Amino acid sequence: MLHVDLDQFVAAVEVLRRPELAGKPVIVGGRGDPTERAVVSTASYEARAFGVGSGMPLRIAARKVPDAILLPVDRDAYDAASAEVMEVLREQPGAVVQVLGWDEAFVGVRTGDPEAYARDTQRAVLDRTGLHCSIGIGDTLVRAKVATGFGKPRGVFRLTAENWLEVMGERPTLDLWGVGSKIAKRLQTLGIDTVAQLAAADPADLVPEFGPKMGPWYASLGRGEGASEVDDTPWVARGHSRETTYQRDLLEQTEVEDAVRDLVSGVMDDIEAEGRPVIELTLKVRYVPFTTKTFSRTIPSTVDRAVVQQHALSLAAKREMERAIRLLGLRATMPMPDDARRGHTPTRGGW
DNA sequence: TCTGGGGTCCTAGGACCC
DNA sequence: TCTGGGGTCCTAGGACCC
Repeated sequence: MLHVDLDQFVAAVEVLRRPELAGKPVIVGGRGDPTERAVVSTASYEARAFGVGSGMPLRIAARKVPDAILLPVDRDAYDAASAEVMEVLREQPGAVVQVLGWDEAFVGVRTGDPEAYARDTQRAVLDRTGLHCSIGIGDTLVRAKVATGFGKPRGVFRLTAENWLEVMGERPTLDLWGVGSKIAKRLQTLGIDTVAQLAAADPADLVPEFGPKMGPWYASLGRGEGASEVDDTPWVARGHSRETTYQRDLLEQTEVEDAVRDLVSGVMDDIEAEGRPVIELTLKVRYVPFTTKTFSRTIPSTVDRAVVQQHALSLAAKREMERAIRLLGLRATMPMPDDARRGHTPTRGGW
């Protein structure tokens, strides 16, 4: 199968509609205002050369690249560009497409020459959308996904059982898809630093540290194993949420209540569009200094905004009243239809 | 006046029930 | 003055991904 990943997607879409930005350090994030609390969504390769990356506070990014062109996030534009790309992928001969996000998808296909197929796909995407992509080829989803990183930018790379350990073996476990900094550290305490060491680990030995599901999962990640079928079942959201970082910290009770009402109204817009009820609410509170707490409750199934608002306000009443609030988030969970289940890898992410 | 916003899944402990 | 065993639900927290 193939894993297709658009190169610097968000920045590339911006350059497409403003060609004069080509070759310049473009940084997209927040409202494009470096004096606000916001972070970088995507930086062009030219900006990355200055050490700017996604997730970095916009203020710091602007300081690192004085000549940067700062642009606001334009979700609608990226949605449209993404839909176009996915359409091209689905039109490729024999392709089964599993969308992972705005700028990523797995493509399942049977072909004797995957490299040629990948090059054809890259060309088709470029011709139709003006966007460049990198493609990983693999015999499992994990290997294809990891392979893409070696193909960037605009390249193709293949990872299979054959060369997995040769290519990945000496790399840190952090390079694996699904291992972040916390898990990498915990693995180190077990004497596991590299992918080869993780691959050699007995899954049972990881159970005490990571639990019955995740322990064996990490062991198989080390070997690059896991699901090998691309699943194009339409994605069904489990929930919807809204989150706001306030430009000024909230202290007053009335400010907090107004903010919660705003979050409810945003979340309920999505819920109503979905046509499924809310069965659980989670309120996230980020205090100053930086600590985050969540409060959740299951509620009787409802689509009534007023009822949801009541529950949300009462969750908010559980916060520490004397502390200033930097961020509030509200998540509404919906019941899942039985046929929407998709049992494959426990890797988290929008699919 | 560092630290977005939208998602998913796993784990663990207590409550509660039989 | 002893305290099983299994199951589900609820809540909180943690981790990861794009």
